Amino acid sequence: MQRPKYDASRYERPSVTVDMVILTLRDEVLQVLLVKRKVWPYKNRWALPGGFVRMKESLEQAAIRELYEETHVKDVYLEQLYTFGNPKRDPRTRVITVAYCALVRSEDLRLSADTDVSDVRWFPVPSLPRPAFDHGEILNYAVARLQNKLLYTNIAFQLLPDLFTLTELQNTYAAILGKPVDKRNFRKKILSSGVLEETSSRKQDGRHRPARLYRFVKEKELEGLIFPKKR
Amino acid sequence: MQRPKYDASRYERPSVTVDMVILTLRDEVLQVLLVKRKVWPYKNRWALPGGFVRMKESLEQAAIRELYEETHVKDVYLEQLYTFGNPKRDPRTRVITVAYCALVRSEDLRLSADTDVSDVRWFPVPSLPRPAFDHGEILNYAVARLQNKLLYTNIAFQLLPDLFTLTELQNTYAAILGKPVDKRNFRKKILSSGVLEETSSRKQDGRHRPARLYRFVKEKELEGLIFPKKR
DNA sequence: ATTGTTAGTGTAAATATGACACTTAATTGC
DNA sequence: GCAATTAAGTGTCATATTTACACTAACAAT
Repeated sequence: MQRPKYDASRYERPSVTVDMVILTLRDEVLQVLLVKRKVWPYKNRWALPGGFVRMKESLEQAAIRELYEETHVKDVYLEQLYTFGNPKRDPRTRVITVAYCALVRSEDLRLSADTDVSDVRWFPVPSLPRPAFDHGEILNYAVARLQNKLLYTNIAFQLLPDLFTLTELQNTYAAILGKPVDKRNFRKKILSSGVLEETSSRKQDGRHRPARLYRFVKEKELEGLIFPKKR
Repeated sequence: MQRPKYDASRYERPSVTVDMVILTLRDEVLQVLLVKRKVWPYKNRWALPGGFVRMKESLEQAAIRELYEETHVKDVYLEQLYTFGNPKRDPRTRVITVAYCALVRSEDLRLSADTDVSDVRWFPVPSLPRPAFDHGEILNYAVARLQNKLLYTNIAFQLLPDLFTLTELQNTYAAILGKPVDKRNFRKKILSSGVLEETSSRKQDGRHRPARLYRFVKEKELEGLIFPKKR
C-alpha cells in the first residue's frame, strides 16, 4: 500500500466522452463522417463526432444519442471499439474517450451539424485529411476491426439495403478489404454459408443482364458467423 | 441541436476506474485473483481488484499500477478488454470502468492486499464465488477473449515459464479451453508453426521418461499469429 | 442481327484439419 | 537385473477447406 491516505489528486476526475466512427458505403467506397471544428484546439480541422457522456446514460446510450444528433439515424449497428486514455490526447484537459463504431446505410441519412462544428461531411476512408486529436488512430483501429470482422461475420449487411445483388455484396467486401475478391470463390462461400436468401426479383439496372436480388436471412443477422462452417 | 446550452448535468462527471482480471495458471488450472471487500457495497464479497484512474496517468499506467499493488509483478502481458459503463453498475455513484486483463506467471508473485480489502486470493475460474458488481460479466468476457486468442496467437507463453515441455503447453491449452486437446495434432500444429525453439535440455521430473524442453522464439512473441499460416 | 456489358457457373490441385494407437525411455519395486 | 509403471514421442489416412482460373448466358442498345 503505497498510496498516501489523503491525496487530493486522487479525487480529480477525468472527463469521459464517446467518439463515433460512423462508416457508410457511398459509391461503393467506404466513407467516414467527420465534423469540422469551429474552435480551439484543432480549429478548422476535421474530427470524429463525439461528446460527453452524461451522468445518467450508459456509454451505448451516449453513442446512440451522438449518432442521432449527427445523422438522424436510429437502430443501426453499433459496437464499442476501444477506450483511449492518453493524458495528453486533448490539450484542454484530461479526456478519456470510449470509441464506438457505427455502420449506417447511406440511403437513410440526413446529416446535421452540431453547434460547435462548422461543417459535416463524408470522406472516403482511403483519402482523408489528417484528423484532429488522436482521431486518425481511432479511425485506423475501426477500419482494421471492420476488415477483420468481415472475414468471419455477417457485418456487411449493415451497410447494404434490404435487397442487393451478389456483385454489390462482393464489391462491398472488396471496398472494405481494399483488395479484389474472386467472384466464383466468393459466391461459393457466401451461398453455401446459408446466410443469404434468394428472392425472385431481379435488379433492372437498365443496360445489362439483370442480377438476382438476395437478402440476408433474418435469423442469421445476429449470430453472425459466416465462414467457419460448423460440422 | 437539441442540447440546452447551459445544462449543469452536462458538467457532472462520471468517475473512471480500471478493473483488473489477473489470470494465472496454478496446478494447471486457470485462476483469477479476487479481493475481498471490507466495506459497503458488496461487503465481504469477492471482487476484481481495481481503482481510480488518476489525473496524470494513462489507462494502461493505471492498470500497471493496480497490478503492481496487488501482485508486485511488472512487465507482464496486459490487454484492454472492454469498458463497462452502465449507470447503475455501482450503487454509490456513476463509475465507468475500463477492464484490463493481465496474464502472469505464478512463480513470480507476491500477493498483497489493498487497504480497503480484507483478503486476496486466487480462485480457479471454473469454481468461483459470485463476484461483486458486474465483475462476473467482466470475468466471463476476459475468459472468452483469452480462449479466442489462444486459437490464433502466442498468448499462452505469457502463462508459462521460459522453458516448458510440450505436454505442459498442451495442458495449458486444455485448461484454458476447458476441453481436451489431441496430443499428436497439437504437436504437429504447434511445431510446424515455428513459434517454438527446441532446447537440448530435458525436464527431469523424477519418476518417468524426461521430456524435451522448449521455449518460445523471441521474435515471434510479439507478432503472435500462430495458426493461420501464411502462404 | 450484332455488339457491349455484366451475370452466372465448375473443376482440379494444394492445404489444413481431425480421428486414431503403438513404441520408447525413463523410474520404481521386487 | 527384471518386470511393471508411467509419461514421452511419433505418422497415416480420410475429409474439408481454400485457391486459382475462363467461358457461356442474358439482357439492352443500336
